[in-house]
Parts: sequence; structure tokens; C-alpha cells
Amino acid sequence: MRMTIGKLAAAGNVGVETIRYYQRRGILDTPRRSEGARRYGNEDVRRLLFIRQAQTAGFTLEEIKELLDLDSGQDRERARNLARNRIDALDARIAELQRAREALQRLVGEFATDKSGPCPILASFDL
Amino acid sequence: MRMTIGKLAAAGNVGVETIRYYQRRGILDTPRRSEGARRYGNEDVRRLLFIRQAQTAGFTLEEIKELLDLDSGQDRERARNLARNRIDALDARIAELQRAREALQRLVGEFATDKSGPCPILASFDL
DNA sequence: ATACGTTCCGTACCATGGTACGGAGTCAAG
DNA sequence: CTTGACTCCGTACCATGGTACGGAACGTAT
Repeated sequence: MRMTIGKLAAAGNVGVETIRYYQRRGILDTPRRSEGARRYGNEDVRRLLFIRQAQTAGFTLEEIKELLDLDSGQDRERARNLARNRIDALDARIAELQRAREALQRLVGEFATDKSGPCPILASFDL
Repeated sequence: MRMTIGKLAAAGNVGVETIRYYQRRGILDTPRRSEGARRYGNEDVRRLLFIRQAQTAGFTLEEIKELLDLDSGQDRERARNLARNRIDALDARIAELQRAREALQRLVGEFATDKSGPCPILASFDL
């Protein structure tokens, strides 16, 4: 399924400029052009989707570049360490977000019970 | 406990430049100077800590500014909506991070069982 | 009273992750 | 065979959240 950059961008739900940006960053490669425009295939879609997934996991584009270089490579040790570190960071971040959620929930609760007076916003965050 | 900007920064575990930046953004105010240097009090520390907490909750500095303006104000409706929206965003983000964590956990698991061959990095993210 | 550490202030610069612009080339339908 | 949409490419610009620089004025301990 050979496609142009516009189709690739659509498949990844990103803008064309984003694809080009990733190419400049060396995260996606730039196929040589055969007839006028460059053509992209399923492997490019796959990589693009991976990039977006990895971003939501909190990897930076630099790290993602490394992961992609590692994929199909033999340095399992390095890849495993990157993954482990990210899991730890994710655990910390998830816990942090959960604490924040609880604080906000308390705040909303206070709005419900205590019908008047100033908003206890700072107070709700434990401070 | 009157303190200088350096102490305030230390109390909030941020740099002096960060305080000044928040002042420029209108998030912290700039006390008038009485004798040479400006002096800060516990209320400033409280606000500063709040800013950092709110940041981990995912509020932008703009939103935090609004929250601080709302605190001690009477617009409970607005404050509640901000809090509710953020809770929803947090729930979505937490779920997203948990999915990412599972993908990484699968990846690490594959390293453990399948001792050789190329790293199945892209594969681990469902793609 | 002199030296060292801070503060003050404006302005410039930084990293990350894009987004926009503009002119030239190309492709496909009518 | 022209019109409109898309591509290519370089370069510039953007938002967010800071961080650094540099000179002048302080303030505090010796």
C-alpha cells in the first residue's frame, strides 16, 4: 500500500509537517523518490503509530529514536533497561497523578458541602 | 517569617529565576520593597507550593493563575468546573499511562522468555 | 569600611515538539 | 492542457516553562 506523505500523515493522525519534522529528527526516514513524490508503506505507518504510542508512554523523541534503532537490533540489554526505567517513571507519575486527583476530588467535595464562602483551593491541596 | 527571594525559592525547591518568572507571569506577586530587598512571607510559600502541586496535576501556568485568582473569590461554579475538567483529564491520562505501562511490561517479559533474536519493540506496543 | 554574597532588573537564550510560509514542481481529473 | 490539489524543501516562527547573563545596588559578618 504505497502512499504519499499526506496519506501517511492521515494514517497516523498527525500533520504532514509532523512527518517532515520526524524525518529531520531522523526518527522516520525519507524514502528516495521514484516518480516525483516520495512513497511510503505500511512499515512507515507502523513506525509512526509506534512513535505516538511511545510518546504517550512519556518517552522523548530522542529516546524513541533510540528505541527504533534498537528494534531489530541485538542490544536487548539496553532496550530492557530503557523499558524498565520508563516503567519506574510511569509508576511514579501515575501515583503523582492519583494524589492530584484525590486533592481535586476533595476540592469538589468541599464545594458540594460548604455552600458559601471563599473557594478553599489552596487548602484542598494539603497546603 | 519574612524572607528574601532566595529563601522563598529554597522553600519551594525552585530557582530564584523561577520565582521571578512567576512574578512576570502574574502568578506570584512582587512585594514592594521596604528596605533594599523585597521580603516574602508564608503566604508566598503557600502559593508557590500550590503552584508546584497544581503543575503536577497537569494544570498549565495560565490555569494556575486563574485558580489563584479564584481562591478567596466567590466564583465557586467556575472553580468547580476547572476542578472537574481536570479530574476527567487526569482519569484519561492515568488510563493512558497504565496502558503504556502494560505494553512495556509485556516488552520486558518478552526479553525474559525469548532470549535471542531482534528486540520486538514495535510489536510490544500492539502495532 | 571592605569584601562576599544576594538581590534587582532587563534582556537574551534554551529545550521540546511542533506549526506556518512561500515558491517551485508534479499529478490527475475534467 | 489547464486547473486544483498535493508534494518538496528551506527557513522562520510558535508555545510552554523556564535558565542564564551581567552590571549595579544592597546587607551582613569580619
